[in-house]
Amino acid sequence: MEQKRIKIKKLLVSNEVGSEVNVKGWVRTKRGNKQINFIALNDGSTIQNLQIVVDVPNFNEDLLKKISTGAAISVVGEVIASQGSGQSVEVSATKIEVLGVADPEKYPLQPKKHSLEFLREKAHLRFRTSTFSAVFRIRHAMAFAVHEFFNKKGFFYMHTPLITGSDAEGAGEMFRVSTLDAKNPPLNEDGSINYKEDFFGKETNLTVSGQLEGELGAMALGEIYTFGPTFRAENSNTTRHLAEFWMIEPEMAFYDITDNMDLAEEFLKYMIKYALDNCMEDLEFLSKRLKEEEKGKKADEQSMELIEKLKFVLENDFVRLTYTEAIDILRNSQPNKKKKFQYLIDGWGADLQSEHERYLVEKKFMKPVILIDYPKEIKSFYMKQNEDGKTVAAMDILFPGIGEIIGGSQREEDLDKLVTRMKEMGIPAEDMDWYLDTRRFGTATHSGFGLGFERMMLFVTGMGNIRDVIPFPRTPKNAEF
RNA sequence: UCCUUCUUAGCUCAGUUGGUUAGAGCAUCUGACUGUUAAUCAGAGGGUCCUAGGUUCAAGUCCUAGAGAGGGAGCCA
Repeated sequence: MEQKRIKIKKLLVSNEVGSEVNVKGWVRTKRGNKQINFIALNDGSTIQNLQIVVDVPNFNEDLLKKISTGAAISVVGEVIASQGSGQSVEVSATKIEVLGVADPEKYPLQPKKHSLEFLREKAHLRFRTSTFSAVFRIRHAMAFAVHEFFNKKGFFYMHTPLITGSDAEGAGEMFRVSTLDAKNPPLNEDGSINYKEDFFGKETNLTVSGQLEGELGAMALGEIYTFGPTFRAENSNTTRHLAEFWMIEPEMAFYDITDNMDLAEEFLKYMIKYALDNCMEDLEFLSKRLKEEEKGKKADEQSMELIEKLKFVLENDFVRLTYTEAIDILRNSQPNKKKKFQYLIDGWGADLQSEHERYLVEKKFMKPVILIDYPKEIKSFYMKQNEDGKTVAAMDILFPGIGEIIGGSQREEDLDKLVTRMKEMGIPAEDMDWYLDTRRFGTATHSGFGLGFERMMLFVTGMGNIRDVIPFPRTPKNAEF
């Protein structure tokens, strides 16, 4: 078995008919009779299986018995044109080695359809299914596209800390990082925990955002982006929230809110185009899968075909409107007049509920929507205060089926306005001195946004649950594997 | 965290008004078949009916509590 191994993806695209090859992979199915067996072999390089043809009398019976679904095998054989109609080429085996058996009585993945819920419980093995291998190949491609996009634009990839001593960002509940004895922590005289004795000598948490540190980088390097894990200890049980997720946060000096929107739209389209250009086989598989899943649904509940949907978003400008315009549209909308909304729109100032966002994106405009200029009361302290005194230069990008995929803003660069706003919102400015230095020394217009990587994955793959687009999801009450 | 639905074979599910031996398809195993591709055909094995209480002559089925899962909402990315 000295033949050099070839990956199935390469074998299938190159015309190797007549040559001898070695392939290694995992058995998806085996079928046949006493004379001939067919093995569908997958090595993860592509969604396509390679058909191995086994002339049964030439092989040891015990060896063939070990070749069951899930087993790892190495095959040497000749590439031949297929007599069957399911594939153009196949490999006629001359030598088979079983690298690792998979007891069919115990191996959880059967050669049949499994529910996503079941596979979620077998997350360590679900990579071996067509659906999940497709999703995770696309995940790789999307991560690569992020770096390619920003690198081409001259942005610098910046690593912001995962352990943070600042708890002022206010983006959500945080996970505490501590080496103190949970059963017997050192106490202050008033009974509170004495964090001065903790590892870092202060209270520390896992980061909820790299934005504040990212701003420091942008105010020197010009344009930076972060791409890393983010942690939120919110008790959120939905199809679009994770306790540990990956976020992309670009931060740009000298960008105003319009530049910020332009960049975000270009970025999202770049990723979609990258998927269409590089992941077509996997997308086609996911699209077919999605169609089958929706067969039972009513026509108006069915979503647009996956690839068509991606092309549509790519080819159309996002709708841009202000919060105030959105409120007007919603106030005069049919569901509001007929009191179909659970939360009726009656005035300016309230936060939009997801039913309102869905109406705008999925009913009114039928395409992604960028909402800007939100009331300052419902947004973060660091957002640029507009001249009307009521709104801030915030932007949320809403995607069909996903909701908010990007949240961003132009940042408040005026020290006095920022400090005043922090006081109003009860944020301790003295702990944020390092952040405020950017406004003290050489302050300038700057902007940035955060993209939830898994939400983008949901959109691109058409998967319905965020737990199925990250290898090992972390959610309330679940940290398996 | 709230609302809601669910938990029966390895998987997906059925199980009537509470009634005596809990079913199907797929998967697995055995056999048949010279080219299958969701292979086909025949047969076999396989059950803590989520857990703990309770009601009842009798509970998979009804009640209470708990655990877990799905969907929706809130929080957000």
